[in-house]
Amino acid sequence: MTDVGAPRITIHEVARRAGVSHQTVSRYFRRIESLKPATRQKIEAVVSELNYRPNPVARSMRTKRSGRLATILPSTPSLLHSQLLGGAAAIAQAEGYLLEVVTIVGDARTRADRVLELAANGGFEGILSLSPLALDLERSPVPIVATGDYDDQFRSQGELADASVVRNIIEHLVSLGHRDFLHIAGPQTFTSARNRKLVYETTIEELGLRSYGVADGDWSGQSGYDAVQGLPATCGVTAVIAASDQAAMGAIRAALERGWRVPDDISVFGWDDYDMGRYATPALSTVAVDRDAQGREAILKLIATVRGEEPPEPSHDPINRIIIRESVAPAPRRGAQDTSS
Amino acid sequence: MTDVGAPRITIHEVARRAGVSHQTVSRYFRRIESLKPATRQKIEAVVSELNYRPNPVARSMRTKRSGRLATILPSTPSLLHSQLLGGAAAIAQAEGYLLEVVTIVGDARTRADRVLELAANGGFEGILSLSPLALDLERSPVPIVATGDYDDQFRSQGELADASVVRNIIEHLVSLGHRDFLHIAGPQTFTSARNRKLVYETTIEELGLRSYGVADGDWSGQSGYDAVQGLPATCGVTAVIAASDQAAMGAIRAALERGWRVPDDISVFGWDDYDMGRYATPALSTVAVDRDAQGREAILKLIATVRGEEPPEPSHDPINRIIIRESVAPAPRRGAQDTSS
DNA sequence: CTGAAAGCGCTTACAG
DNA sequence: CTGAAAGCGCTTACAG
Repeated sequence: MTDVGAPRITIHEVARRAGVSHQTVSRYFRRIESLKPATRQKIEAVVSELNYRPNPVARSMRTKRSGRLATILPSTPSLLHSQLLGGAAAIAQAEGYLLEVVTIVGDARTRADRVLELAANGGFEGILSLSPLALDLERSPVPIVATGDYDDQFRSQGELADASVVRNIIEHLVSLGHRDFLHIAGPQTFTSARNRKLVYETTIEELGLRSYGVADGDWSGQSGYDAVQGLPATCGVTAVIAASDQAAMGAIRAALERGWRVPDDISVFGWDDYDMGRYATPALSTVAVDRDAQGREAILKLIATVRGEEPPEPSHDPINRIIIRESVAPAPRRGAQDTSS
Repeated sequence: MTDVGAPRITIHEVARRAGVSHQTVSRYFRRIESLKPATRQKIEAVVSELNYRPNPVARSMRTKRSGRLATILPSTPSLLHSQLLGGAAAIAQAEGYLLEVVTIVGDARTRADRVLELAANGGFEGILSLSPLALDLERSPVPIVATGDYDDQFRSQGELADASVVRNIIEHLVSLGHRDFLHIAGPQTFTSARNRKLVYETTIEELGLRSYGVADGDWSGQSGYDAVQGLPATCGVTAVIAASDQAAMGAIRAALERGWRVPDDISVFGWDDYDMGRYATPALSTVAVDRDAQGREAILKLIATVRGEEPPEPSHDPINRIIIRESVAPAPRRGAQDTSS
């Protein structure tokens, strides 16, 4: 089982058996059209008999192309990262690249240094970061694409951090009579979290609504719980928009413990459409995000850049879909009264 | 930014500038002790000035060691896989290996073929599979370690599929007066799921308890929901042990919809300690699993095999920890009456 | 359309 | 302790 040293078949051996030169075998594997059918067949027979495949290391040595891309994973990956990775890995494979996973620990500065080190000496043709990166990408010798990145250079990657659906959520809640809102934000190192907060604040202002404010959160249930626990009893908030399903669950828990009924007294929205939210009581209203598609688009963009091609037009299929469940209902009369004051 | 063709510094250039031969520079990087301090310093100065690192492709070409391990990820990865991967990637990195992620789609047969193909020609020194594999590992030219594997060859990897805690859960429930159980199993392609079911059935029998049976599940909330929806009203079950938190949430949902109070009428256990379960109402009793440690142990085993060393003794730290929350309570009198009959 | 030569950037014996 | 030679398995011009 560990007989790694089994004599490797070389291109010369294949060439010898097929009665051609080793360059011709090389052409066969590079799918060069000009091969004579007869030659091609002879090679094909030997290749399938020996189950020979060219050594990718030797090829990469010669071509200076490694065919390898790196994915930077945070040290404590979440479901989100799995799903992004699943989409990205499938595309990478289909496009003939191998995706290598690298976890990076340490503070933002250390992580940035390590990524640059990888970019310079890792033998990768490109890097896809699934976590925020505090890095001037111009300094990298190979292309880097980051999702949820630290600074704003990827804000144009609208589909990766699309927060416009926050406005739709607020509008829906307004149609149910809500006027007093609270946002439980995600960590502001994530573009997606920053964008949701931004859209929340903008929409509140544009529609002339009241916001009790934005609670700092970190996606976790605890942060949602703390945010609602910390609300003054008289704040009048009737609708909470959390940046994650976990935070929403925490918020609901805190509300119930304070004797506030959900959704009768207060409506709560989550984000991510985790399986458990659908079966919770009350069932969680949320935003379904096509992470797989996000991962695919991110890696397609990276591969295009690596190849020096124009990045593909991002798909205009909606990546976010609002799902209304039991945790959302018309605003209570109290809320309506506040509005009339 | 895409200037990949920047002239690469070679070992010869470093050697020239340091006034030594390129072999000596090679020795420097292979940390060969015998270098004279003066020589070492000269090299060090040039290396840090040029920020030179040996080309790993060339090294691997020569040594026939790629330093690369593959991880097989299912096409729809879950949080579990993220966490396993996080643990595995950290260790791989620390041990000097790169972990490459490969997703494999198709039926069990296709996947097995593809893994063998990777093992033979992927240039990997070993393979870690995070999903079941229907494969005779003896046929692989490089070591393969699989978690949750298809057949029984990894049952000895107790720590990866440790189900003994199922017995502890049942004993706890018995101490609360429960006698009538239901198990909502995970997909039986997973060793972990099969083991939990096995321990469940064995314990029920050994302790002389009653089991309404084992419901087939697939980890999902829906499968838990269906299992409890399908229970006859008179089945007498007072305790449900689900193979996942999602299934447990589904089970609770179904129970509530049938007018059964949780935990007053029926107690429910989940598995995985998802963040959301802690904030659900009732808060979910569950099993916290150290997936990170599982990932670490799996990759350590793989690396040891690759190196031809003895696999490390699996840690005896408990990987599973039972967490009792609101979804579990003493059996209702009905249950107690049944017992006395 | 196919073959002989050179070389990618290292490491591994082998001398000295 | 350090240097000259050979070679890992391919691909890339260059001939023919």
